[in-house]
Amino acid sequence: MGRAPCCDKTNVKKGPWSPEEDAKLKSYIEQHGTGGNWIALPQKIGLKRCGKSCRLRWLNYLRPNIKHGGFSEEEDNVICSLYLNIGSRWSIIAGQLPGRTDNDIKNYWNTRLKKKLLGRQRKEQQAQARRANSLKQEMKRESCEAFMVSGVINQSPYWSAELPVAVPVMGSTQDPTMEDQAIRSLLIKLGGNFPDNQQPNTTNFQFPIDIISSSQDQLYVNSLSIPTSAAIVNTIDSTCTQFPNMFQRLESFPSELCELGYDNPPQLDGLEGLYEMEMVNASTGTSTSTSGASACWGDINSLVYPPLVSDHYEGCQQGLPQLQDSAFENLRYFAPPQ
DNA sequence: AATTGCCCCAACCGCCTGGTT
DNA sequence: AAACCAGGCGGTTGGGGCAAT
Repeated sequence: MGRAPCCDKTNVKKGPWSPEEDAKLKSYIEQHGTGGNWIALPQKIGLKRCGKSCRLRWLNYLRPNIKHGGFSEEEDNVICSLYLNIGSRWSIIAGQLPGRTDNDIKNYWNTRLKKKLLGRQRKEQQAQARRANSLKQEMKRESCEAFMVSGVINQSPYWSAELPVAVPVMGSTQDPTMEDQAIRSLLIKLGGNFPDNQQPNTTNFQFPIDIISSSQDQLYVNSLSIPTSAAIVNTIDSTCTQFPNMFQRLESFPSELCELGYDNPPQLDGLEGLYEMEMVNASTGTSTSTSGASACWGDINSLVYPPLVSDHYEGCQQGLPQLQDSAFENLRYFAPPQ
């Protein structure tokens, strides 16, 4: 049995709304509210429209304080950040941008932002390819020299933050500094952890991320800080053992990211790391539980900077439970057992 | 000036979820 | 427990506008 239609399809008007229809709908809702029943609304007003259509028109266009167009750089960053963390959950993303509708953000992403990022990504890739090329040549030269001198080819992997990092084999090198480099690189590729007590300045939050400094305990990657290998290497190692699929997950990014040039899994570039940002939390067990009711996702502000959230914005509040579910679904490969 | 192709966005469609009966 | 229903959501599309030729 198919679903009953929400309205009489043969007797409803479709297509663009006329100013008269807008006025009718707006004045009715302003005076009486929606009455909690969109389906019945058009009949009450005398509009030959589907209830869903009325709802959409109100939410996307007639509702007060709606902003159209003119997305700021900060809004771009918020959208990118959230998209990479939670995917195309437009209503939740819209919840972080008061005055913006999910439809607007969706359109903006599909028509402009994606292309903007794609352009930026191409530039980055070209620059990276150039760097990698010159390093490769340098390595070749050095290897030859070393071979000439010692007669032995150095078998140790060459880790460098400058180079894209393939999935590292933990403990494959005896050199702690090299291993440290590898872990650092991996973590950068995997994304970082927003510390609770350190709300970064969003205006510095850019894509792709860049290392700006490091200390013994933390790497600072723009606004992200990441635990260093000394603190985390054992956890990652055991996680790799327990969850062999962990890194495979990196190959199943949304198709959007593939389009953006992230379809070469070993050569991760930062954006996809942000997408998996909470994975690091999961693997370290710092803030994630597998129950789905974690504080980790309880505050969406931890995923996005600056905190543009309006406390009054209902969409945000409504979206959180679903966000949590979705987030934990995405993290199912990574979450360590309780 | 006319045509073509592309871009953008409003609106629709269909599925999913959660509440109610 | 199952069926029904409305609300909500994300993907997709059609058409208007605009730039290029």
